[in-house]
Amino acid sequence: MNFIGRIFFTSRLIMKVYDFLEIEKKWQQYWDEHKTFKVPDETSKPKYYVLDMFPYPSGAGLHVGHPEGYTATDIICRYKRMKGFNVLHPMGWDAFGLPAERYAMRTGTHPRVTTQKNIDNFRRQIKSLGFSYDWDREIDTTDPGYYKWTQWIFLQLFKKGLAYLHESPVNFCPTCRTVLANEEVYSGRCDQGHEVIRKPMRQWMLRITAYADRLMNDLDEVDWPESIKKLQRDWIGRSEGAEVDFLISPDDQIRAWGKGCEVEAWKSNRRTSKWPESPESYTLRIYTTRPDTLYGATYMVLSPEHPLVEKIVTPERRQAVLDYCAQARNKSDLERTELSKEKTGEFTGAYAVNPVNGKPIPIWVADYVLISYGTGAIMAVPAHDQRDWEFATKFNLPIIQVIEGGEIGSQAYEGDGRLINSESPVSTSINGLNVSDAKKKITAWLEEHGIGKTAVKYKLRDWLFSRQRYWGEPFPILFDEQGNPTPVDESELPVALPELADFQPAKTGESPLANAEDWLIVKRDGRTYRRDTNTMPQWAGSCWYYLRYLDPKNNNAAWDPAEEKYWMPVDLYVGGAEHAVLHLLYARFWHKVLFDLGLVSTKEPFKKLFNQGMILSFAYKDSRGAYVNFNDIDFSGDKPKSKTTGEVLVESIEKMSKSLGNVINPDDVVAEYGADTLRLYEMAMGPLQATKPWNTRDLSGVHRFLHRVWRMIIDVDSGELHSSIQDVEPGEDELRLLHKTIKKVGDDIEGMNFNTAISAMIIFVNEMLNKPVKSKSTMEKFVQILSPFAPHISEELWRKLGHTDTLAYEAWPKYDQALAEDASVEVPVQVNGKVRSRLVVPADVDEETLKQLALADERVKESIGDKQVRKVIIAKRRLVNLVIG
RNA sequence: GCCGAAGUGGCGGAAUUGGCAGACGCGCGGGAUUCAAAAUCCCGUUCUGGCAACAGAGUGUGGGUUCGAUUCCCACCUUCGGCACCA
Repeated sequence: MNFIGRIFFTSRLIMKVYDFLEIEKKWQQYWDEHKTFKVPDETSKPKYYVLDMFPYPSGAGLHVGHPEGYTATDIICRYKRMKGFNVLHPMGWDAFGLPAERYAMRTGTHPRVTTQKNIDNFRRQIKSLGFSYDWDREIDTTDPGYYKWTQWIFLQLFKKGLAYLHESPVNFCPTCRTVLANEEVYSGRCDQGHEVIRKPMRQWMLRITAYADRLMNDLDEVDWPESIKKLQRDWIGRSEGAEVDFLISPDDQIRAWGKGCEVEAWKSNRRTSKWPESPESYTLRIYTTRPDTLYGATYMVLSPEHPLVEKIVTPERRQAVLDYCAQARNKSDLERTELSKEKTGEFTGAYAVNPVNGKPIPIWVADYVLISYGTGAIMAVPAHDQRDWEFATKFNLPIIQVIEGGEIGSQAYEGDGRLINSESPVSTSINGLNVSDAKKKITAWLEEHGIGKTAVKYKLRDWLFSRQRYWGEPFPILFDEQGNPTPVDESELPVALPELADFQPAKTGESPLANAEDWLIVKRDGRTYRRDTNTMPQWAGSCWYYLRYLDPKNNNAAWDPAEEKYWMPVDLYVGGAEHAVLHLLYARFWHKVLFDLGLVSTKEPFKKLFNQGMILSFAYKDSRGAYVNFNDIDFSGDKPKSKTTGEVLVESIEKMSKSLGNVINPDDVVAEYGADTLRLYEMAMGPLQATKPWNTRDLSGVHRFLHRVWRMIIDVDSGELHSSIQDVEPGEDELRLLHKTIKKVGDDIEGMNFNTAISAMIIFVNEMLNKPVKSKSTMEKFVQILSPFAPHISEELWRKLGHTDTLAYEAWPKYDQALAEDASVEVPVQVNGKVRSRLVVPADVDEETLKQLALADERVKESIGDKQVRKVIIAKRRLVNLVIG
């Protein structure tokens, strides 16, 4: 270091500039030691429960996306505390999951060890940002003291008949050796990108479909973004239509079952017996949303898995049909999706009789009909359903138009219109009606004759709840020698994960738990049982964690009902939109079950939901299209260049990802700029819900703001309060600015418009910074409103202003509406919509005065010239527009 | 293909019920301070023309409603997110 440099270095030490590293360390320690944010045990104050979606503690550590939502909720919490609320703001870990298990399979390190390490790192990182969590309520889904209660809730589901075993083809990833729910398969691949196949297995299912209606209807009661509600409604996918029975033609019946039933005899029998719960063996039940098109049905389709296929197929078609079904069964989801453009199918040789006109129509089998929806069988109306139209066109099946409109030659017509070709001596006529009336009339006829019934169906399927993994909650279930499930006694909970040395799945395809022999076999009352070797999916722990926070250390119950009554529902839930459907739907489902059991007092768990947007990052590609890591880029010139080749790189905006080399680590940002700057920057970037790019360059803007805040209050030479700050009444300008800022910041926090709140505070500081006299009370109030955003610097300044206690519980400053408005306003005067002059007038000026002032203005007069003023439009305090002509 | 969100300066973004487009920040240009630099401060910064006063254009595109449209209506284009044969 040269002489000059040494002087500079020394002067920096002497100057008391904003030293964020020291300040942040000091206050984080203070909050920790004083347990500043421990929720007080009192119920007299109004409560406010703010929940962050708890993270999966990955090995990669915190991502700048995490603190975005956490900062927003922290601002709200700190604000609400100052507003007199008793605030619950907890944090925890959704810590079961595959990465730790994969790591264990590779290295033999127990997932608990990896998980603990990652949690410690996440906690350190989160704490370094100064969030006001009550750390005494920290939870961890992998803690036996936690998953004991996850298992307990499962037992309640089981006892209520909402959990059942089901053997069916499931989505299986051979690489991960695990089963996936439908919604965990994306275009035929698992989340690791491996191809998923279908495999029959005995699995736990949760009967979420029993709650479909309530999950749909109760969305009306919550304050969620409409787009998220719509996603959930579409996912539940309620549709109204009719089930209709078609008699399989007598010849085909005789072949399949050795007896025949005449159409008219069947119909007459149905008329008296009415609609049966399940159809006779020789009847094909279909579901349709378009019973009005019944006369246009020209063929039937069974899904390849439909049990009737095998029964009705004719000997000459048998080989082809069974081959087709086998092929469909073995197809992975990927193949099914990829081949979806071209329709395939086989004719079974059998016929069904259309109940409304007695005509026989061929029964086909095709994989465009899904076994899991409706009845797994349809009537095909090619004239009015595009999928049926494509199929009929390919296989030369007849197309009968029954609704006027469209161009049936080129595509199906799915719109409304007048019914045609729809009458028959054996039933009723719906000719001439519109679609909706035709539906009503034909459904009434079907119901009267016991042949059909209105029906409601959902896209929502029951929830596949088993995984063949180690690192999850074991099922508290024992199987007897016959394979019947018996619940473990509640007193034996938790069923803890056994210690294992090897985490590879069992050779049978079962989870690694099947290898834990000592654990696996248990004796009860002299009988031998085998434990369930499955574990629960990662969603299980997150389905109820918001309830455990209420009473996290309770060993006798999942939570205390009194705590639940006081705190629930969650007032504000903030997290990423990627959980819009699954997590939120599953948690709502469990919550409703708990509600029915009388264990919670609200129908819905999350009153208000807010989705933060994703933070993207710039990425740089060279001419070959390869991404270049930030570390290898020279940003010093006007264009980014590769450090190695000097080549100018092409910029794009992408998701942050290791492979693109564009990940921002919050630790680096905190070290260079401090937590307060990071918090402020994340909030100043733009609206919370928007997707927006990270730009490290922009950090300096808010960082400089904090430096100015510091210099506004502190004399950097002495480190003490600046001499301009005096114990005096503020002047009018200062008072107006202060009240305006208090109002704006408070309103913006309530509306979650943090970016504009910050901008208002910047304006305040820019205005006040160099004032020779500043009222101490003004400075104190400013520090208070700044504190939710930048709590460390605010606590430090609060102390410098002479206070000895934390400012976290100081009352939020009040504003006077009259002072929050400007005394005079500048009103633009337009002539034919163009601004020609501006008037400075008192804010309460009346319209007539304003009009006269405008007309008297020299520049306005000039613009009007000799033209006539036809109309004067006055928007009070906003504008005057003179229409001339 | 269907559904949803969004298109505003060089960049992130701001704009009450339809009422001054571009707040605030970044970047950039100029200046002060400095032997010099960093930091800091001041001024300017939508585009076009002009020394300037000022004039004209301007919120994805094209229309419409209105005294007045970033805002409301219609059609289209682009980007991002979700779903994907659900009968």
